Order: sequence, then C-alpha cells, then structure tokens
Amino acid sequence: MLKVVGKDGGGEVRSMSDSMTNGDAPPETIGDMGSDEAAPKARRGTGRRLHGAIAHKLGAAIVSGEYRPGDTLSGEVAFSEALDVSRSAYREAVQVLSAKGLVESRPKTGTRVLPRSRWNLLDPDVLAWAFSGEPDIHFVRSLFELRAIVEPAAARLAAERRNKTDLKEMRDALGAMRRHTLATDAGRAADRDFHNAVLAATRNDALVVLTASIGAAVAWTTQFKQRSRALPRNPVPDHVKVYDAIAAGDVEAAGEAMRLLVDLALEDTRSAMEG
Amino acid sequence: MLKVVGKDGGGEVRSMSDSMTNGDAPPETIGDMGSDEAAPKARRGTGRRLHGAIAHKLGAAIVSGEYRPGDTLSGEVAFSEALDVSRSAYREAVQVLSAKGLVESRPKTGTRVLPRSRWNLLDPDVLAWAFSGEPDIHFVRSLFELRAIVEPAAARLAAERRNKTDLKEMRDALGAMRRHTLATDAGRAADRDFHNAVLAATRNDALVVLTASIGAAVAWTTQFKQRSRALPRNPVPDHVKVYDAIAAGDVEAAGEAMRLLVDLALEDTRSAMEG
DNA sequence: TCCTTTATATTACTCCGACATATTAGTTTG
DNA sequence: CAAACTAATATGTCGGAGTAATATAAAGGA
Repeated sequence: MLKVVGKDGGGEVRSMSDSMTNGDAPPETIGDMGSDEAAPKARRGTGRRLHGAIAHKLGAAIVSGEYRPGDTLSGEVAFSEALDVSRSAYREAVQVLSAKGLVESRPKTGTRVLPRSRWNLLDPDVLAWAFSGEPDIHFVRSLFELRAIVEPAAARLAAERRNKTDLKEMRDALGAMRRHTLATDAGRAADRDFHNAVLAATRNDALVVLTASIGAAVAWTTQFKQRSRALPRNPVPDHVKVYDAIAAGDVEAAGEAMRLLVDLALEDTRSAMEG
Repeated sequence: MLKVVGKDGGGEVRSMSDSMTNGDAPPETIGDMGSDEAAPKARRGTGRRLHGAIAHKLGAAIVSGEYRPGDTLSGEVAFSEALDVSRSAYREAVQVLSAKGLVESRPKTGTRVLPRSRWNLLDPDVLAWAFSGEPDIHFVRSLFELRAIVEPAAARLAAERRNKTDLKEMRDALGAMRRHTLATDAGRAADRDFHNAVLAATRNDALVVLTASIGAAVAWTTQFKQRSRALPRNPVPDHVKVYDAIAAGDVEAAGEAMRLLVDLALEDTRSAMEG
C-alpha cells in the first residue's frame, strides 16, 4: 500500500480559495481498512513513542495525498481499533497533527483534513513526512527558491554583523568539509555547521529557525543527489568564497557568492531528480 | 517535593541574545502553584477546547520566559491536579507543545522545556503566544527583517508570474483598503488579502506559508501601532505602487516598492513600540 | 581506583470504560 | 412554511490501573 495519489496537478495549490471544492466525488470517510486484512500495526520504531508513530503514519499519509483535504477520518473509536491502539494514543496523535495544521477535529463532524493552505509546511516534522515518500518536485522547487531568497540575504547580514567567534566557527566547519567529503555524514554535518554559523552571525532568530527547517529539507534532497550519481563537484571552493566575503565584510560579494552556491545546489538537485 | 532540579545553566543555546532577559534564579521545577491560592482555572474560552486552553496557557508561559529552557515541569499527575484538569487533557496539551518543539517528554526525566533554538518560532500558534504578552522587541525586529527580505523578493516573482486573476484579487483588496481604513478589522483584512494575493501570484507554496506566519505576527504588531497613536499615514498609495509595478511586470520596481512598504511598516511599528 | 554491570525507583506511556458536551439533523409545532 | 425543539452521534473530558523505559544508585569486577 502507500501509493502516491497524484498530488496536486500542479496548479491548484496556491491561494486557498477552492481547496474543498472538488466538484465530483464527495469527500468520503476513510480509515475503514479493518476488514480481514491484517492490521497495519504501525508499531513504534525504537525511541519513538506509539502516538508519535501514529502521527508519523497519518501525517505522511496526508501530505503524500493519500488522504485529501476535505476528507473526514472515520471516528476515533473505529480508527483507533483499526490501528489496534487505544483511543488515547490515537487522540494524542491527532492532537499533534492538529497542532501542525493538518487536520481539525470538531464534535459530531469528526476529524477532517484541512486544505493545504493551512498546513505548516515549514514544520520540520511535516517536511520530514513530505520527504519520507516521493517528494513533490514542485514543492522542492519552492523550497529551493525560498532558500535562494533567504540565504544570500543572510550572507549579506552576516557580512555586516559577524564577529571573530562566528568566523572561527565558519573556518572550523570549512576545515571539516575539506577533511571529509559530502559523501560522508561528517561532511554533510560540516556543511550544515557552516550554514548554521552564517545564520547565527546574522543575529536574527527568525532567520535561524527558518533556515533550520529549509536546511533539514535540503538535507533530504542531498540524499537524492547521492543516490543518482557521485557528487559532481567540489563544493569547498564556493564555500570559501562565501567565507572570504563575509570575513572581509563585503556585503555585496557575500550575497553574490551565496547566491551562486545555492544556485549550484539547486542545479545539482534538479538534474538528479529529473534525470 | 518540588524542589530545584535544574540542569544546564542556560548557556548552550548561544547566539540569539537570550531575549527574555532574567539573569538570575536557577531553573526550577514549576507548576507548583496549587497551595492556598484559588486555582488559576485556565478554563476554556468559548470555542477553544480544554486542552487547547492548557496548551495556550503553558505555551504562552514558556515563550514569555516564565518557564525557561532546561526547566522541568512537575509531573503529569501533580501538574494536571494543579491545573484542575484530567491527565488526558494535560497530556494532549503537552503533545501539542511537544509538536511545536517547545518541550520534550521522556520517562524518568519528566517534561523539560527545550532550548530556544528548537522552538518552531514560525508556527502561527507559537507566534500568537509570543505576542499574547509583551512582545520581545528584538524578536519583532527579526521578524520584520525577515519580512524585508522575503516580501520584496516575492513581489519580484509576482511581477514575473502573475496572471489576470491575481491582479484582480489585488485590485479588489486595494479597493477594500480604500473603503475601510486600517483602523477597522475589515481594513486590516483587506491589507492581508492584498499581501496574500501577491504571495499567491508567486506560485510558491513555501513562500505562501512562510509569509502567512509572518503576516499573522505583523498583524499583532499593528494592534500595538493602533494602541499608541492614530495611524500615521495613508498606506494605500504605497500599496498602489506595488500593484502598478506588478501589473506592469516590472520586476525591479515591484521589489523596490515592496521594500519601501515594509520599511515604512517597520518604522511605524518601531516608533510605536519604543515610544 | 576506575569502569562495567545490575538493581531499583521514578516517570511518562498506554490502555480502558464511563460520562459530559457540542453540533448536526430530523421532528414537531406555531 | 418557518422556527423552535428533540434526538442522535462523535468528539471531549475524566479517573484509574497497569506497562515500559530510563536515570540514578549500588554492587561487582578489572
């Protein structure tokens, strides 16, 4: 099971407006899988609690399009029985989904999947769920576009506000990137460290949080890059250019260097996903 | 019972200038408000469920700095009794907070407030909690800075990709802004509609979601603007400039006009908050 | 002396069954 | 025909019992 249900055809996502208004095929209640089939038994993987596993399962099913906006989940009792968990665990999972804007529960009406516009797509968990299956190329493009907007601006701010400590952390991360390659976990961690150091140098909490989310999503896509072919180019020189500009306090150069960096990453990922 | 447990002295978050500045008083276990005082009875306001009210209460207390990172909440039983609610309701509230990255619950250790860096500060609810009390000026600055980065870029994209429907929505919103002023709810709604229309024209989901969050936060600050003095200038002409540029497909002009718009809003809000 | 292993106590986690409340849909009454 | 009322249904809330996990302390071995 778990097949992709054709997502959005590409165009209808924007601006709430319709969402619910699918002319045909009235929303149906879902979750009535019980029957004879052996219960899915989405039992928890180590570390994760039971309600967390349920939330992951349902969340992934929702963002992957298996449950569509407007659909209403079968009642708490029925669904919890179908999942073979207690009603409490199921309810706590639904609260999590509700907190992330994926569903809304009301008495008598039941629990319904909210329109895409209400989803907290920048929530780290939601992003993880979105990338746990086949990621939507259109959405990945949106993320990179956002990254291409935010990160160069962050580099500009960093060039203005960085101090010695920030620069030292960037240098350390760069050194780690040289020692390991992007093919290793340590190398990717160093890459994240570098970008985090740049973000931290902006002295802007909102930027840090936002790019943490984007960075997590981008980290997923780098897996795809690895999957399709060996890493295509040495990323260190481009990072060094960013560092040099920030260290020199050259605002324009920092923004430009970072823009180049993000563009290259997008190019790599796109060719990897489309190819 | 209920004595100090505090762990990390608070230094590990680094960066982000510890906003809520209370220097002293080591982390304590909290929730021991019971005693003689009449129970706070954070009973639900209409429409909001009980666990939602608890989550709101706790969330606001956390982001306002009343409970600090590293603090550990007194146990489920104790805290739920202190709040005079069942454990189920309390637990569901904690699940919500956990989903937003504010706390983490583990057996034996209890529920602890996570460092600021793990909070989903861009979550609409978290933002609402942050602005339910006295908003942190430094954080507001961060938000406006982010807005100053994202919205002009969004306007540029909108100038490239807008279609007739997008333009019509912007015109309608502008008309509504003219009829009502920013002093009325309808006027503020029209303002949001205009910005949402611009965002929708970018065809970028991530941008839409992000700016929805920021816009919600900005809406809170406009209340502060209203509070301090009558609205200082007529915002419609500036919005019209943005519209004209987008309608003309002039990328540079659109970005510049939007930059001006955000700068003015920041200026107004800053003077209102500082004055 | 230091590290590893085991035991234990505390805490969250899960489950269950019952009742309360809210909201919709149908029915009745004016 | 419309408005008020009643009933059905699903979520919301409750309290308690038992399980699983983990940090701390104790015991054992190197």
